[in-house]
Amino acid sequence: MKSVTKFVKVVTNMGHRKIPESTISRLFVYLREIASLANMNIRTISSGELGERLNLSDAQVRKDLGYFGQFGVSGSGYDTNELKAALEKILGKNKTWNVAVVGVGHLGSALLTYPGFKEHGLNLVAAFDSDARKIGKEISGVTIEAFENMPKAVKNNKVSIGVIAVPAQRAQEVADKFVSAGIKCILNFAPTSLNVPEDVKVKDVDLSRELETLSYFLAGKK
Amino acid sequence: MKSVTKFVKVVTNMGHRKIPESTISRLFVYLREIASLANMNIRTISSGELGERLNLSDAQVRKDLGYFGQFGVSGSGYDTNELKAALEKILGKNKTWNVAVVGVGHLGSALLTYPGFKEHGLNLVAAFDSDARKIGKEISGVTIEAFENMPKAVKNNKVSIGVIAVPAQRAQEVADKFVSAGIKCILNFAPTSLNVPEDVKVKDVDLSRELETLSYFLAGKK
DNA sequence: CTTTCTTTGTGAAAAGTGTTACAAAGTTCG
DNA sequence: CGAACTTTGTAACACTTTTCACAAAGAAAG
Ligand SMILES: NC(=O)c1ccc[n+]([C@@H]2O[C@H](COP(=O)([O-])OP(=O)(O)OC[C@H]3O[C@@H](n4cnc5c(N)ncnc54)[C@H](O)[C@@H]3O)[C@@H](O)[C@H]2O)c1
Ligand SMILES: NC(=O)c1ccc[n+]([C@@H]2O[C@H](COP(=O)([O-])OP(=O)(O)OC[C@H]3O[C@@H](n4cnc5c(N)ncnc54)[C@H](O)[C@@H]3O)[C@@H](O)[C@H]2O)c1
Repeated sequence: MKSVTKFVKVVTNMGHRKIPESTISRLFVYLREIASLANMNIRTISSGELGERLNLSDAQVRKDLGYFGQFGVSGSGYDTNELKAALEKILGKNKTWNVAVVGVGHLGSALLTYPGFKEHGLNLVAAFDSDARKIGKEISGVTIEAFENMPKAVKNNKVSIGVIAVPAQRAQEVADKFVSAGIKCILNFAPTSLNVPEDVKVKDVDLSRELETLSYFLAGKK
Repeated sequence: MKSVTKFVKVVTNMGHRKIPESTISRLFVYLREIASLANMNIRTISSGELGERLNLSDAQVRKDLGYFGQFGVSGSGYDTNELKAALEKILGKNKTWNVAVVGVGHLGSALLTYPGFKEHGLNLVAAFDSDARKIGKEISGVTIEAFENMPKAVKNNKVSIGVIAVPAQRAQEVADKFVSAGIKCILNFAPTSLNVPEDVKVKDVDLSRELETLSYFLAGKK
């Protein structure tokens, strides 16, 4: 095993260029794949091979990584362990985030019981519902609290991401309370457009719309 | 009430122009909002007001609709009932689609019990699992069948959309079986890249990645 | 009917995102 | 070592999507 000091640029967001959100999203996919490769003791991989595994072009892989530095070696590709470490640094995988869920119905319960989040540094630390029958119950080690307690609990638990899993008519009031509790990131499952201050980032996951959009293209084919 | 015959272009995808997928996705949002407005007896709305409700620009609204025809009236905006009808026609809301779910765990169960899909013309008609203890059980009127039965059941039930809600390591085999059963549209919840023929459309919903991507931007702010 | 105001529909410009293409760097092998 | 290969990093190009901006259409008011 060679022991050579290398001077590879590993700078988080180098020249203050604007990075597409789609790039960030793909970086997480690269990391997942690279971690799996490293785990299988595969030492290097080229952008072409990586892209093939993920259904992306080689150029896309190189361009995405290129936003953050130079991680590859001409002629042989990327060292999986090095790239894994670099991606973990870029994506802040050393940090963990506390997440609160409001609405412990079917979807909220599924999220709370999913063991995969922890592996990604996402800790679901609190859950809230307005249904008195659910309050006090425990799910995956989290005790369901009254919705009214949410702002206090968010502060006590240092929650930085809020998940909305209540019916659409209730979603805006939950969002408002998240905002007033200081939450800056919201994942919203309710099929409705939330109004929040512009420093708050909302990501909508609208499952009906995903299926409907799929069906539209199906209709076009027939 | 005036009774005037109007010659408004209501043609589905007029000049064979390519329509962005994001436009289609937004049209479903417009329809949801317009239906709600029509229901509240609001008769007309301008692109500006509609955009404001949905956090979109007026130009975006007009351009999206413009792909399919001319639905507005200068000076007053869009008639909610007319636009609702037009959008329903464009989006094929007269049709219904049969959907099959493979993997009746936490997420699969949540989907099967969600009453909202039916309102969107999405019928979850079949569910499959490989766990012998689950087979034969009923969820929201759907009896869970053995995974092996899937291709036959897909054909018998005229299923056109498949949902994958199994662990990542099992997702590819489920996708393969969907493909061999003739499915052309797949909604995939497993955090893995599926390989399918190019005439099959896969839509990934990766909840961990959504949360992680949110957290990335959170990290950038601090 | 005319003026004023509102709002549409749509080319043209701008911004954003992905692909192509290739010089430069590094590897492999005789 | 040198020739033949492989692969990176990125500038230039191509394509997609959004925003701008305004003429034209219609509404409203007197
Ligand atoms: N389950 C699905 O497959 C699915 C699919 C598409 C969309 N969605 C959307 O996701 C959201 C959640 O869906 P679900 O199936 O889990 O619903 P659900 O009805 O099973 O659960 C909703 C929960 O929210 C709680 N709640 C209601 N108002 C509240 C409030 N103000 N504060 C706190 N809690 C409140 C209810 O008590 C209930 O426990 C809904 O907006 C739904 O439209 C769900
Ligand atoms: N639940 C969540 O909140 C969540 C969050 C992020 C991602 N996901 C992903 O969604 C998928 C489903 O998650 P879940 O929480 O519902 O998992 P789960 O473990 O609760 O359920 C998975 C189900 O799939 C069944 N199954 C396994 N192999 C099968 C096969 N070959 N054919 C048919 N059925 C099979 C299992 O018997 C089980 O019932 C997973 O890929 C998971 O990574 C879930």
